[in-house]
Amino acid sequence: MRNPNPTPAELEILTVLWQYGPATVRFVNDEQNRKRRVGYTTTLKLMQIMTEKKLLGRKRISRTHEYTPLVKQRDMQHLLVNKLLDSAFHGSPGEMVMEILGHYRPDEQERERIREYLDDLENKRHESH
Amino acid sequence: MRNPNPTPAELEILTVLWQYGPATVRFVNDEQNRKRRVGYTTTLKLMQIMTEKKLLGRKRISRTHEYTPLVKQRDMQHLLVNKLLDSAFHGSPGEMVMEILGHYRPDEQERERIREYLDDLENKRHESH
DNA sequence: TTTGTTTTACGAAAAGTTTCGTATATATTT
DNA sequence: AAATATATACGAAACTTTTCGTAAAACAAA
Repeated sequence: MRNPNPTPAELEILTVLWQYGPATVRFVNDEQNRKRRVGYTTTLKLMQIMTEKKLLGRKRISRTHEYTPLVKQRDMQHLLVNKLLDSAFHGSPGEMVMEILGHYRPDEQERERIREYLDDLENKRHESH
Repeated sequence: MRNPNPTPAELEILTVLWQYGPATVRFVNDEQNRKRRVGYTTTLKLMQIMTEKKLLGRKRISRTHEYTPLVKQRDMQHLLVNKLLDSAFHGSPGEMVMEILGHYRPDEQERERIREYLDDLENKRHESH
């Protein structure tokens, strides 16, 4: 299987790596501990599992390991949105967008950005992405 | 705790109840089995747990039980979107909307619906929802 | 080289979720 | 009433995810 869904704890680790780039277990663990208490070996174990799952790659740097995400943040976001779409929005992107817009009430500037984006979609209609 | 997150299996049950209204375990289980094989007692157990968690209410109807969702679909959708927003989009609704629009490329009709919705947001700005 | 520090490997405990077997209760049919 | 069918209660097995203890390895300092 190509991109096995990350668990919540795994997603947390991926988020750190997407934000800061390749890093050691120590760095990721320190970063996590800014928000909540997590043992070092906990993070280590997760990252080892993620390496088996091909969510992370690693390379030895002197005595330690440097881990890199093997999945793009964009792709993972898409995958997660997809999952939520199926499980909670009958697969209707429109419904989901309205739900978000309805609650978060973007300001005029952001609304304009979205309008432009919608216009762009017309033009880019036949391009691949 | 007011609205404990439903697990995926629980969400599946809620979805049936939101769609068809109050129903028995039998009905929900039959409905689930249109998509995948699930034992009757499995559905029963889940619905009992959900009742404890106050996700469902129930009332005796002759010899059986009728279950009702105690959370609104809208509220749950919001809660789940929120969770995804935090865990995968740095809490930025705009980013998430663009991600969805970018991938699902709504047709002109749907784009128009969204534009109208954006316009409405201007007018409804000071109403509560 | 002995002592202490940091990292990794391994395995398993702890916690959470899903599934179902079995027993019991309640009603229906013969 | 006895047999059959359907529903609920209970508990635990099976599975997944998260957490960490312990030991070994790699290195640095004394």
